[in-house]
Amino acid sequence: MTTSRSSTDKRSATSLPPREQVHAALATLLNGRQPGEQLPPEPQLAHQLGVSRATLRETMRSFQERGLIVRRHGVGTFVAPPPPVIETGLEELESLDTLARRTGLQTRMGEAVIEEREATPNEAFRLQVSPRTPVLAVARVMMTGALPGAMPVAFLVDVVPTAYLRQQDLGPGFCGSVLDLFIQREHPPLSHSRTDILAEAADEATAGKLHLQRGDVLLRLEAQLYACDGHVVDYSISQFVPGHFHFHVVRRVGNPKVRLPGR
Amino acid sequence: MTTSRSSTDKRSATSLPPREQVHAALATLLNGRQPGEQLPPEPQLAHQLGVSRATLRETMRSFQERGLIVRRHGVGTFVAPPPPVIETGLEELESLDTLARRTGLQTRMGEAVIEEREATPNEAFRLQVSPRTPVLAVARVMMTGALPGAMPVAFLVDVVPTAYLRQQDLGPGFCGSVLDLFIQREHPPLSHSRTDILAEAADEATAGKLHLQRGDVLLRLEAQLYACDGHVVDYSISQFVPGHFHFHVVRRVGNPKVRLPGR
DNA sequence: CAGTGGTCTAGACCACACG
DNA sequence: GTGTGGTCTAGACCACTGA
Repeated sequence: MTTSRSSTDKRSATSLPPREQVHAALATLLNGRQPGEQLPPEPQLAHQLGVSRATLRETMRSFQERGLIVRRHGVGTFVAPPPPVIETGLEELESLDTLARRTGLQTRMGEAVIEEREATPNEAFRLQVSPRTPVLAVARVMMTGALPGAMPVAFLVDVVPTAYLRQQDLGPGFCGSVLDLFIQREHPPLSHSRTDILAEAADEATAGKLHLQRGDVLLRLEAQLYACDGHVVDYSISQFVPGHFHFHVVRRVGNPKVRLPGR
Repeated sequence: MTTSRSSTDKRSATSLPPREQVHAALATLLNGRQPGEQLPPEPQLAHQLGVSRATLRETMRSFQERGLIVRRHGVGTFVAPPPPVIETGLEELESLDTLARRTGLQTRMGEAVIEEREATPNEAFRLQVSPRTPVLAVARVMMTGALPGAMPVAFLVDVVPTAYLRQQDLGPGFCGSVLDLFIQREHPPLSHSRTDILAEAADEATAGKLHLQRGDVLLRLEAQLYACDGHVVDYSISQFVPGHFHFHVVRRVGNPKVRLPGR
C-alpha cells in the first residue's frame, strides 16, 4: 500500500487541498440536516469525499470543538442540538467594533485622545517592557445610538509600544479598534489575549466621560495581547457601562485526567 | 505495510496505551528542559518512544493547545516560553472551593439556606424546565480568614431541579460546592457551563450578607451548567466582593479562515 | 452480535525556514 | 539544499453501544 501522493492525488492544479474540501463538504452536509440527525459512518463518509478516514477525522474534530457535531463512541456522529450558546463568548478575541457589528449594535467613536508618551510603571509592567518605554496611548469613548441622543457605552484605552504602532499608523479611517488594525496588518502575528475581569466603581474622570455618577458600577476588562513570539503587543483597559454589551464565557468541565507535573 | 497491531504491539498486558506513554514521556522530556530549548525532530522522537509519528503528533497537539510547547513550521518544536498565563482562567470549570484551595486561599461556608421549592419563572427559564418545577436551592455565603475576623467574599446560589439533586443528597460533608458534588458522583455526565459576566451594585439583602453597603460593587457570574445530553443541570448565581478572587480568560485570536455558513 | 467511533501504524509527499 | 513540521493515505485493530 505504498502511498504515492502524486499518483493518488485527486486535485487538479486549481482545486483546494483535501482539508478544505472536506471542511466545505461537511459544512454543506450539516446545513442540510436537522439537529440530532445522524451522519453517515466515518469510513463511508471518507470514501464519499475521496479522502482517508484520518483526514476526515481531523475535520470532524474541529467541527466537534466548535460544537457543531456530537460524536458518540460506538453510536455515531450527530448534528449538534441547537447550540446552547448562540453567539461566541469571550473565548474568541474580537474587537468591540466587530462584536457590535455582529450583534447589530451600532457604535461609533466619540471623544478620543491619541498621544505618544512614556509608559507609566504599571503600563510598562503589563507590557513587559522597560519603564519609560515610548508607547502610543489611544483613549476613546465608544457611543451608541443616533447622534443627538447618542449614549456612551464604554471607555477604552489601548497602550502599545511605539515599536508596534505609531500615531501616524492610525489613518483617518481609524474608527476605534486597535485590535482590528493589527489583524488587518497581519503584523505582528497575534496569538492570544489574557483578559482580566473586574467590577469597579467609576471614578470622577471616567464617570464624566460615560455620563455616570461617581461610584456607579462598571465592568472592567483588562487585557494583554500577546504576539506569537510571546511579546505583549497591547495593554488595554475597557470599562463598560452595564446593560449595553453582554459578555459570557463557555467553561469546559475539567478532565480528571493525569495532570502534568509542576512547570 | 500491513499493520498487525497484535504482532507489532509493544505493550505487555499491564503497560499503558501508547497515548499515555507518550504523554508521560513528553511531560518528562519537558520538565528536563529550559524554556526555548528545542526538542528532537518528530520522526526521531517518535522512533525513540516506539510509536508512529501520527501518535506522537496527537500528543504534541494537546501539549501545544495547553501552551507547553511551540511548534514552528520548518523550524522545530520548542519548550514554550515562561507561560504568560500561570493559573488557568475561567475557561476550565471548577468550583470556587477548588479554586480557592488551588490558589491557597482558605475558605469556609458561612450562613447557608437550603430548601426545596418551586422554580421561579426566571429560574425555570434558565434551567429550561416548566414553570414551578420543583428545585433544590442552595444559598450560602463563602467566608475567608480565621473565625473571629472572617470576611465574607462571595454569596452563592445554586438552583438544581430535584430530579438531579435532593436535599438529602447534601450530606453533612457538604462544604459549599454543588459542582464538586456532581463531579464526584459522576452523574449526570457534565459537558460545560455557560457563564455570563456582569457587574452590579449590591442590593440591600446581598449587601447585608456580604457586610457591604447597598450600592457597593459586585462581580456577578451567572452560570448554566449543561449535561452531555444538553439539559441544564444547575443554574447558579455567584456574587463576589471585589479583591478576593481574581478571574481572567484567555481569548484566542480568531482565525480569518473560512467561516461556516449561517446555522 | 453488528456497527460505530477511537486509536494506531508505516510510509510518503508537501510547505516552510534558513543558511 | 537540508531539515523541520504539516498533511495525507490505506489499512488494521480496539472499545464501546445497543439490539
